[in-house]
Amino acid sequence: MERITIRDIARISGVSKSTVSLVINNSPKVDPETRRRVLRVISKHNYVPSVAASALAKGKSPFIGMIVPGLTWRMVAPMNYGVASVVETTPYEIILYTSTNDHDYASVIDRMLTSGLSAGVLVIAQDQPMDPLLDLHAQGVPVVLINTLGSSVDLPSVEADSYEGARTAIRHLLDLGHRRIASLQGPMKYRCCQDRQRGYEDALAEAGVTADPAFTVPSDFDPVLARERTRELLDRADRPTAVFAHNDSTAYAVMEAADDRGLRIPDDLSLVGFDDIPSSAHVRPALTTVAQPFVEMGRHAARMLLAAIPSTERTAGEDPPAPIRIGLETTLVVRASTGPAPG
Amino acid sequence: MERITIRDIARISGVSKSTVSLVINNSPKVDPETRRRVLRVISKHNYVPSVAASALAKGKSPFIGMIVPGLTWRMVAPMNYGVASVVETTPYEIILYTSTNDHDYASVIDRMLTSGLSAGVLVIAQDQPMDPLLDLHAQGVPVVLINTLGSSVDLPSVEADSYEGARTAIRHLLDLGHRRIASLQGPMKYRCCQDRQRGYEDALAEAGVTADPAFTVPSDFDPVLARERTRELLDRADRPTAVFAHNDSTAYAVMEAADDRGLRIPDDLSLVGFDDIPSSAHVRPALTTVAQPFVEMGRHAARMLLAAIPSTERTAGEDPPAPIRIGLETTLVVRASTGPAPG
DNA sequence: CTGAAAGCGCTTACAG
DNA sequence: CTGAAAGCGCTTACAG
Repeated sequence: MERITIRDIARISGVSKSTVSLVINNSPKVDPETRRRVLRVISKHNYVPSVAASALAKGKSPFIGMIVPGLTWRMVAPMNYGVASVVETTPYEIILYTSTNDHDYASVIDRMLTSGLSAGVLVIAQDQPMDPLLDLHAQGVPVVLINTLGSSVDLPSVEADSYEGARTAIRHLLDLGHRRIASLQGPMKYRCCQDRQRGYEDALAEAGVTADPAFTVPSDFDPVLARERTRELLDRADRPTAVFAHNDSTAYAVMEAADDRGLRIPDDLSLVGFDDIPSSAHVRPALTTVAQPFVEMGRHAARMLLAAIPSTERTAGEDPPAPIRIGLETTLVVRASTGPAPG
Repeated sequence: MERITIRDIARISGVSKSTVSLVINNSPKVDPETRRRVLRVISKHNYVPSVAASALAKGKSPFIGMIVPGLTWRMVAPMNYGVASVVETTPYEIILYTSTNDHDYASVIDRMLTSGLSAGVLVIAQDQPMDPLLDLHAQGVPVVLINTLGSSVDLPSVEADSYEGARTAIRHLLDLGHRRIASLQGPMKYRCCQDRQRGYEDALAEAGVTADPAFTVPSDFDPVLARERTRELLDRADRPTAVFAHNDSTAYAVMEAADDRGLRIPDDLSLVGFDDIPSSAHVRPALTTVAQPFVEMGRHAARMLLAAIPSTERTAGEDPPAPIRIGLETTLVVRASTGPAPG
């Protein structure tokens, strides 16, 4: 069966290719009656315009590139879900670029540029270099970051409000009577971790609690290191009664460390994480944590990107959105890992 | 900056567009010297052929469609990783079709057909209807399923060897002295669950243990139901000393049910799951489970699909691979949820 | 409101 | 081994 083309539709409906094209592209200057007739023929014959041909003729592609980190990141599923839910309402399709660890991140960008296919790019941030993205952006390709890690980049981005999230988490702990609260940090080069730390400090200060510097423990998101650091922390004579871990996986490490030291959660030690990755509802005890609105982050980012892609539908005068950084609201999910301060 | 085209390259290197095209497509009939010269110009000017134009001219697209279930599925990250790692060695790109729950699955397929973009389709199976895929396949679009759930479909597919996996799991339990072993089933309409059940039964039979029919407990992959069913099971006077859950999330539900009944794992009850989703290493106690080779499944599926796409590189005579079902080997990961039978 | 024509950037027989 | 020409299936001024 031969592919049916615009020429066939034109012939069958008794109009020119131009007219069919105008109908396809929703031009208002087609006579309503003609339009209806053409549409009928189109649907009767199940005609679908060739994407390749129209991309070539129009000089632009209906794709948005999405760069996702290879493995590990538990948040990509919900984010992707959010992105997909808005993209599917548009004529765009998503091209997936997975940055596997083997091949360098830059080569993914390269590949993307090479294909020249993406009208815009969504990147789920990992710990990647920002320069290639800035280049892209400079070349006029809209870029939106989801979950920025790097400190400040001049690229539009959407993430969760880490500062407020942390503040809320600490207040929860304070409300439970805790005063000796530790902060198990993530990599402090990440802006989100800086924000979480600030939230921790401010909440404490607001409550008139002086933070013990020894309770701010430097670590990173590596579970092994986190477990080790927590062990040391718990070995102190004046150990904390609660710890705020900068993300959920690190919180799991705290659970293990507590276990190692024979401490029960939440009876001997309260614990709150950050992220609310799916498994946090299933660990025992279930983790109290600050939930990031992953789905909404995906949605928001997709909308921002779409808005930034110059479209025929948009009035030419409109400016592309400024490179803003959006911080979406988090939710504290109270589960079983936090309880009243002991004693 | 204007896009540089094949015509520019031709002009600069002093050859015709045809020749440049032949060089791009690795035709052997270009003089090596000419080839080198053209290649030099290409790289000097950073020329990249327009994908849209070549797709149009060639009449086929360099895309493979990948359909993934919206949320929830913990295995898609590693599978996607596997797929990406092989696709990135080819000229193909991946178009991501996420079947969000809102919009029906069939519409995703429809959208895919509509774009007419995919030279082949990879689908990470959920509980979706197979008919649209069979249609696709019938229309000559290669389709490969990853992780087939449905019973038998006549589509090539790659999955884990559930039968052997289950058998190994049960043998592990038998070796630990367990005789009263329960099987907490998944939806038995799924072929993989049928296989797991067979593996359970056969391992028992081989060891000369008669399976108590009451120990085969029908359930599905819904945690709430699984927890309820397990509670009932544990309330029996002659309760089992071990349970084999047909997947990891259900195993988590067993943990909760055991907790509800004051039973400790593994002291009072041993537990093994199936899948080895990432969180299983983190639940307490860490779950002993049958690991599916997700990354390898993705790799294998991608290779099968690529092989099934008629390419100019393949000799015309070669037959497309038959619709086989591949079962990749699983690995039993022994962690903390299994121990010697009590008593 | 509609049609004829040129063009988007490649590829592919076909000559030579 | 190389080039001229036609064609892939659309879109877009330009006339009318």
